[in-house]
Amino acid sequence: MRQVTIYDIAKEANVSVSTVSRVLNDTAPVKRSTRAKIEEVIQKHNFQPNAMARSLLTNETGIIGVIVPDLTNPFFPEVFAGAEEEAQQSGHTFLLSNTIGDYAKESQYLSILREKRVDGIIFLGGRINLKHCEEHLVQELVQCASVIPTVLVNGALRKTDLVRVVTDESAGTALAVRHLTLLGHREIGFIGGESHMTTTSIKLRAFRKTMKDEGLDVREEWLLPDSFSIDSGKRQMLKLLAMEERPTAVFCVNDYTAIGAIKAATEAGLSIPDDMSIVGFDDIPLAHHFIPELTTVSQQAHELGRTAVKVLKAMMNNEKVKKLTSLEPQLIIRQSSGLRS
Amino acid sequence: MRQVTIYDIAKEANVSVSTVSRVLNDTAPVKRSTRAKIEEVIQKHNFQPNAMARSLLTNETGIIGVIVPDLTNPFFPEVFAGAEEEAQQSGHTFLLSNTIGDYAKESQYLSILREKRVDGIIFLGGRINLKHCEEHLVQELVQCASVIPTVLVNGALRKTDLVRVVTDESAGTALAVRHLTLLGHREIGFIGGESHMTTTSIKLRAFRKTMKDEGLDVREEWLLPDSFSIDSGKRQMLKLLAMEERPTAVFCVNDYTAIGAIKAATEAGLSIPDDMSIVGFDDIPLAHHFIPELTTVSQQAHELGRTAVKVLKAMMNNEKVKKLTSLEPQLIIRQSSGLRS
DNA sequence: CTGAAAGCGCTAACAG
DNA sequence: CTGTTAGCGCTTTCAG
Repeated sequence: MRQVTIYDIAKEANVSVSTVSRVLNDTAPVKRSTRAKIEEVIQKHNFQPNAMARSLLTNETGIIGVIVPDLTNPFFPEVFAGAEEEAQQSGHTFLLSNTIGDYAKESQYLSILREKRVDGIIFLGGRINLKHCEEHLVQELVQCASVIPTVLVNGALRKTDLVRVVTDESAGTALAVRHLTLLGHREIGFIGGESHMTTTSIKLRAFRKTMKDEGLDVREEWLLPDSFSIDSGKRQMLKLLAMEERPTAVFCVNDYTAIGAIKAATEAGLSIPDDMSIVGFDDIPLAHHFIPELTTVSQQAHELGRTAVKVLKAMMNNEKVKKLTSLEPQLIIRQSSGLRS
Repeated sequence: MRQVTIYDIAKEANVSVSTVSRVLNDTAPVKRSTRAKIEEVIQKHNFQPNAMARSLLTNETGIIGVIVPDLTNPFFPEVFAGAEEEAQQSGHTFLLSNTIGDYAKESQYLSILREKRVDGIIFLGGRINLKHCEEHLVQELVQCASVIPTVLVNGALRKTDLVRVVTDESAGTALAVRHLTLLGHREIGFIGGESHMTTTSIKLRAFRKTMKDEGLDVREEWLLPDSFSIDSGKRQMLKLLAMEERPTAVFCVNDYTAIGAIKAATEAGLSIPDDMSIVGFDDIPLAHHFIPELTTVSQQAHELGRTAVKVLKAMMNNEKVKKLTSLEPQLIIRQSSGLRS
């Protein structure tokens, strides 16, 4: 059944469509009685103007496209919630897609976003976390960003100057490592993260640097990247436990791997933090509900989302924005780290 | 800067817009050479047809609106992922919003979805989980569903016959309780859930019935609804622990409350499951990573999402669909439940 | 204050 | 095979 249009309303109210449009958008004065009549008819038919027809004229859709790698990782819903909060005021809505690290899917979705003429794009994960991103993937995104305001969250694209909003993962790592050394740890391992991704290499570099600054040696065999899953945390902890010598503390690239590491260690009969200190990264909601509660570095996911939208809105208004907005991470000390025994 | 349109392409390729449209949609034969020329120009300008203009004609947007209460609860991302999987084939995309139990926000969002002429709506949580939903909220959704194919997931609206896809929570509860009785438990408590929500009352009713069927008494003081958060699980477990007599096993309305309950019990010095068995509901990804791993009832969130979209697509094609599709929950036995000591 | 008319970018008959 | 043309539902001058 055909939906009712502004013409139907106009006819029934005995006015022209322009007048209806005027009361709809409150864009010019309309006589009290006329307006009342029109509003009545609108009410009666429960008329909702067709946003697409309008967008065709205004070139605004009120939609922000969001690309996330995996909503199933609690970090992302948190970012999304922050973004939503900020977008609420301006009435923007989100077109969302999980890309699960599938670059083809990213491309496909990017293309959909362009077709739909979204007002802006927020890009997380995937190609913007790659140490070496293929040129055509780079170009595609650059192309896209030249037409639609785009902000990259916690990532970057080499040799481009796309607008970014990030948390300083380097500083966060330093915070975590220094926390451990302060507790007396001198043998510290590193678990998780895919080595071809920047999140991992940034943390690894910061890890090395901080260790050096603290006058500690980095043991290469204790550097165990893998992936970002709970299972990878388990796997690498098991590897660690099987070694002759093992560290007294471990820094994990995210909370999931930290949880996996704790799990494996606990199952192996260790007590955390008495036998080993473990610190994570992200501060997902669960971190403070896990047993033991996780010492971790907060990325301020919520704030990250808010900020991304804030910056995006500025871009949509053609305001000048900083190429890089950096949020300070925070160390959250809980139960999974303790004095070196 | 103005985006390039089909006219620009037509002019540059020395053809009419209809021909361009034809190659765009492959809707009629076009001479090889002409097609080649047009495709070249399209490539050159990186032209993407404006989806809104098209939608205006076709009355299809390729968008499905999704209303969820809270993506931060891992159950929902899982449903969403399932939905996405199913939607991928048909090229549908999701407009997503968290409503965090705010009915006004639901209304506002519903209205946006209508304006945007989404092809379908998937509604989770909020008003459709209310035992007593205000009439105007009911009507609003019914109204909406009469214009846009809509499916309610894990919920219902009294006195209406909106299409629903649910997991049989009643059966799931019975599964869990019977599992406990099989382990020898005779004193069983019930924790969590807001009592004005149907998810809670359905489970509570099934709990009572199963207990009765098993010939066991329900102790009213051990029935402790509250909310769905980890904290509420903690809170109610604490209450339970403070009692003179306490149950040997507890059924929790979801995994979050179960985790909270375990946490509180563990901190109070109990060992789970040796001192008390605890079973959850949902089987969130974390359930099998928690320590101890959670015995729970799987709602098959992923499948739920898939099915919802499948049904929705059928509706969009004007096929006849069942008013109610019910998925069977599954008992997942892990470590948090054990023989009565 | 109100109406007529043009046009946003595209598709789909209808003619050639 | 290809071009012309009439809308889709709305906003926005431009005249009254």
